Amino acid sequence: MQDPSGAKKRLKLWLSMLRTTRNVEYVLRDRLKSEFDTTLPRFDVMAALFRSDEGMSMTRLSEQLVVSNGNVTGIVDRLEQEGRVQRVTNERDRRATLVALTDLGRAEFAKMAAAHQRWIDEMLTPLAAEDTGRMTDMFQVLRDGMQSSGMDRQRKTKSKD
Amino acid sequence: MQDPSGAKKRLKLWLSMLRTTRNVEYVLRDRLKSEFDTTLPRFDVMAALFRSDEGMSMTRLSEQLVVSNGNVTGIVDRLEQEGRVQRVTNERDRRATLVALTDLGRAEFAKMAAAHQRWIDEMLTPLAAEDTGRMTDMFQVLRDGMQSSGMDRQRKTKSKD
DNA sequence: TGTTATTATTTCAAGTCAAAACTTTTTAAG
DNA sequence: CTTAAAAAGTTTTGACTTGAAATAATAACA
Repeated sequence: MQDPSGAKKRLKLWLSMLRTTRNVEYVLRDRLKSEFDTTLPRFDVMAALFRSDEGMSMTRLSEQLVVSNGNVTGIVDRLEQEGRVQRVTNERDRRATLVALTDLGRAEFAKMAAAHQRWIDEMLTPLAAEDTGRMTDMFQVLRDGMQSSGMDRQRKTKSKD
Repeated sequence: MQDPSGAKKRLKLWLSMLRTTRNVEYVLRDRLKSEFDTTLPRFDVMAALFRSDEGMSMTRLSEQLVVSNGNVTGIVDRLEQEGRVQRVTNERDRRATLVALTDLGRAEFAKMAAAHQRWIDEMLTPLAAEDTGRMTDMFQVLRDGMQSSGMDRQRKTKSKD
């Protein structure tokens, strides 16, 4: 028998996974741009802010999105220019900035999120209902495996050892 | 019952898929950098060239990798500087350039590909053997669905209708 | 009370990516 | 033959990304 360990099947799976994910991402980017004149990173930032009523600090934002702090600065800069978010300096700790959605940003995001859900729904519908849950579980298995090997990247919160 | 159409489950699946894919990509980028001083896009270009003995034109390269032609220019520029690929102008059609791996590039890529296979293997091993194939099939279902809705992005080759 | 360390954020350099404008070359029409 | 259209690449512009260095403010402590 060939490929006894299944190595080739795993490579094939990865290429398939990468291609599919990129394809979905491409559609999302494309529609966010054409329908809302925004981008996926900006959408992600707004989504995080939408979930928190009071807004978030830059650091917490970068932790939650698992991107560098310098990265968040640029994205928030643009959102601020567009009037969708607002920076407020914390007067108790003048190092910190609180970022929050403006009323405009909140209203716009509600529409974006609804559309985003529709798009995802449209793209993932071909999958049988039971496969949807099964696949989610498989991803969890993979992430657990990577985490236990220390190969994951979301361990910004310094462990206490 | 809540979520009768399964919309929430599909959103959850997408977020899980995105997170997992990014995590794998992160590991690959990280190791390509630390062990071979290269990047994923450069690896992808070398992989495409490795499969074709004669080399490829810039346009065919950008079609195959599904990235913009301007993008390929920059990546090939860097690979050329590193001495891993070579540009040869086609004398019959002086617009066209043929890009091919150098001997050095070919030798190096062989090592990179072996390591790449090991890394993938390592990360995807937690998945049961039958799930590996099953998941690959599910991705195929998704891509087929997207393609039939015209939502795929790899239709650069103008259809003849 | 003065360091010294830590924390929060921004800035910068290098690279990745897409889209659009542009150059050069080739092909097609008339 | 001359002009128009198409094709192959490159350049440019703008956005995103990381990691490192720079700023600034706060906390810790001897």
